[in-house]
Amino acid sequence: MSGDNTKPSDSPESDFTKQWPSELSEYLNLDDDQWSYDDLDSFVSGHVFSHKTEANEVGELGGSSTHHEEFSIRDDGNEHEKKEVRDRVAFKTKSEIEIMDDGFKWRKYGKKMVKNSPNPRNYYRCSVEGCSVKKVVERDKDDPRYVITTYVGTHTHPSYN
DNA sequence: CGAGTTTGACCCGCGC
DNA sequence: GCGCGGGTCAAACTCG
Ligand SMILES: [Zn+2]
Repeated sequence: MSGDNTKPSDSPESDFTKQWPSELSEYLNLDDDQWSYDDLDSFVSGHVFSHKTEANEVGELGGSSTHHEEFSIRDDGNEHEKKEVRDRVAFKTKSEIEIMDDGFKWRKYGKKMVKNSPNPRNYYRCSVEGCSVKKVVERDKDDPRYVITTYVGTHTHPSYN
């Protein structure tokens, strides 16, 4: 335990900032299920949201988050938690790669082709047990150079950043 | 060896 | 009642 690998300023924490170009990140408007792409363009043009997020990743980035708190514990013999207790946060980031790490470990669990779009949709899930946060990454159909990342759920564990 | 990733198949809800 | 779509899980493979 003596100093054998002491790294004073070589921590990976700096990676976090350099991985997410704030100037290249934009705010995406998520309205239940319908987003106005045209309107969105105008929004991101001069509309930045100062929303507080559950995670410390967004920082000054803006994000549309929809929090639905609904708890209906039904012990009738059916454990089908389908309530909208998942917060959906959509982000539009300008990047050619979508495998950026946001401080959490994600495990891909599905890839699907989006109809009317030549780009596939990737489904990711938090690797932490007990954490059922989902992440969906998809390329913009109108702007392939942009990537839309949608976070669903809330982490039940502290980020390993 | 383990975890993560890959692709296909399966499942369920909803629409008509 | 059946079909379709979207979404999810699982097995297998790969990489470190
Ligand atoms: Zn998590």
